[in-house]
Amino acid sequence: MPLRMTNQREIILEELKKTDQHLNADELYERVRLLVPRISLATVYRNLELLTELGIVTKLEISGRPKRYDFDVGRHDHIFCIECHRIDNIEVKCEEIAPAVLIMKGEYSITGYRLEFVGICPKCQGKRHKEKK
Amino acid sequence: MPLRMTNQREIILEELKKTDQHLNADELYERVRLLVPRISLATVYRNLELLTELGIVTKLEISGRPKRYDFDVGRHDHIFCIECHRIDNIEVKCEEIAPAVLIMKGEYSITGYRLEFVGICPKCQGKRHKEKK
DNA sequence: TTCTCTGCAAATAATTTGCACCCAT
DNA sequence: ATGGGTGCAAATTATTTGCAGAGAA
Repeated sequence: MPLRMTNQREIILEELKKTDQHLNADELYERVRLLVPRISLATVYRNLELLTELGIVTKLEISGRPKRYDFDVGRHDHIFCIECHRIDNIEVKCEEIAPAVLIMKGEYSITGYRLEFVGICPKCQGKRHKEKK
Repeated sequence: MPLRMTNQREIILEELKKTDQHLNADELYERVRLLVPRISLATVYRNLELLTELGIVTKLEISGRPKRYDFDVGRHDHIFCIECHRIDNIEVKCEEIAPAVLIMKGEYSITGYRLEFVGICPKCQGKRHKEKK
């Protein structure tokens, strides 16, 4: 009898849906805690993992940093600001990437790809100017 | 007076150069230990970090897994086998990716990108067949 | 000699897990 | 009532750091 909709699970989903940011487990925990004070971080982790497996949310693994979660499960890629660490969604068409695969050596059968851009977001570009770095 | 070429640093570099695999700190530690038995894992970590900063090796951060290091510092991307976790280098031409950036919303200034393919390597494709999975 | 580097142990950070109780179905 | 879910604490995994001594330059 799988998947019970518990109060904590519902709130976790709601809070993730509510924001346009890509929260990590701890940030989400802090938000959910305001509504369910006795919830534990482990529950947040377990639910995010489960919801990811079920394809209800997307796990976003920016290398070397805590995993982040996205309510948007559609195929899309990300861009990461090296200054403030914010992450935004970007759209990259599959057809744009496909030809690149052809250059690949070996006979891998491709099941997916992850394209991550790194850059400086508009807000941080402004700051840089001001600071005269 | 920067960068002393210590015995441990030299061996670490040599062992990394010697292999075509992308070793993580621990795997490299095990190999180096055969030659420098008293070396500590912390030394391996510190050297890999330093060598990365100096641009002598490349750090490869496949999300959610221990960092791996590559003696090849040239611009290249990777493909990761979801079965056996091996990683191979691939070549993707910048020009193939560039157009994709144009679709990006927002005004980020791009400083780099990471393209990771995920798939099943030739060896594992064979295994899958045999196992009749 | 002078500092960087090292080994060791302890600390951190992110995440996972064991266990007994709880509660959605 | 049943078995999936939870809170809590402890365990794990990957990595970093403080410190005193070692050894390249």
